Amino acid sequence: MGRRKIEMKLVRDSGSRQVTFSKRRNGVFKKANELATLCGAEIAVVAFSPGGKPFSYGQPSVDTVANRFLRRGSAISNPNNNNGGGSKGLRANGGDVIEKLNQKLMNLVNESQAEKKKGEMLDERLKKMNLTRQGKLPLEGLNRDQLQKLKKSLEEMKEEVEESAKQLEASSCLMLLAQKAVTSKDKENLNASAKHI
Amino acid sequence: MGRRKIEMKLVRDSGSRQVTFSKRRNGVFKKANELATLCGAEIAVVAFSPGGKPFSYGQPSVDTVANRFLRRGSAISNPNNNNGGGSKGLRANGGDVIEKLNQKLMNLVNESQAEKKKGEMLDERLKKMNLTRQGKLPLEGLNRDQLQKLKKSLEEMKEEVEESAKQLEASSCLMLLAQKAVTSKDKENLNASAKHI
DNA sequence: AACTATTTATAAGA
DNA sequence: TTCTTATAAATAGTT
Repeated sequence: MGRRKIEMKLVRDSGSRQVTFSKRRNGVFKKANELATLCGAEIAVVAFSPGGKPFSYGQPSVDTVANRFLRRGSAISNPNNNNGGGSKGLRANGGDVIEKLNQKLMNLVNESQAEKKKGEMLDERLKKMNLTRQGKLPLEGLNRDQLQKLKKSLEEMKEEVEESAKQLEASSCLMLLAQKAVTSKDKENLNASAKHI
Repeated sequence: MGRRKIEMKLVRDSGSRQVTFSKRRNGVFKKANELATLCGAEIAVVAFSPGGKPFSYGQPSVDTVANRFLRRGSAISNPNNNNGGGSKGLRANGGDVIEKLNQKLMNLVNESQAEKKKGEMLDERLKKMNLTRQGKLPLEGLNRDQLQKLKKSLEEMKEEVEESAKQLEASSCLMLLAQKAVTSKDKENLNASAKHI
């Protein structure tokens, strides 16, 4: 952007890099502020400069965004559960350390218990999983590890499908060429559909 | 910006507000990514949509940045903008209470470990469901149309998995951010247990 | 989701 | 660091 377009890679010169960081840090903070203002969203940004100094922006504050999780954290792991959006009037006071810890502990306990229940119900949900399924996947009961494995698995399966599609395309093309009797429009259609596989 | 300049205040229409949030959230995340790429900086962004759903971006990860930020200090007494360098150490007191909390934590850690084992057993079950499978998929009998549908299905599933993973990440990030103002030993314990949940 | 007229961000220079 | 300005990028309104 600006006078010249620049390559999106590490800026070589250390001085320029620091300048770029300063300018763009302000840009990110401004964008974050606009997002919060326009949408009534809560947002926190934390960045470390190349020199290792921390900078942060938070609306209403980094601390408040964190506290929101303490109070309503269960709504996060259960997206279905979230009632009205953008609730304001959160207590924005960082004073009572012990109180915070206790709230956090209660939350951990709740999460842990929820996890147990989810585990018990997972069997039923697994049964709903099909390759050609309807509706949403029953992902609510899975932890980070499981999600990661599932994602990897899906990527592998997709690759296999793509490979299969390529081979299919190759055979079709060869067949068509051998027949020497295809309109150009048909070819285009074949190419178009093959690309989507 | 764009077709018209808009007033920098809450967007009235709830639908437009959600659209604006989506667009600008992507904008902020992109800017954050560019800042990290160009400057070798570490950055984390966490935002709640008007609907209350968490979204996050982190380089190298939200957790990494949050931990680094927390180790260096607290922004509790700096409501909005916390400019570089400052490190304020808040201290928890009342050793008796801390001791009790620590015991609770140990219980939680044990519980979490049990849950983790359970999770590993669930992984086994997932394997049996062929979601984390070995060997090839039986694609030989499928035609182009079937392959296309299968691929679309896989892409949808992958997106759902990714979304779920993002929300999980946002959750743990906020948990970590919430740990300000706790002694470092407590922090370590909390981190350990939070990771398992 | 895609388009495009405008506004905004910003790279380079001072 | 701050200002300027030519240009790149983001996005509001529209479809």
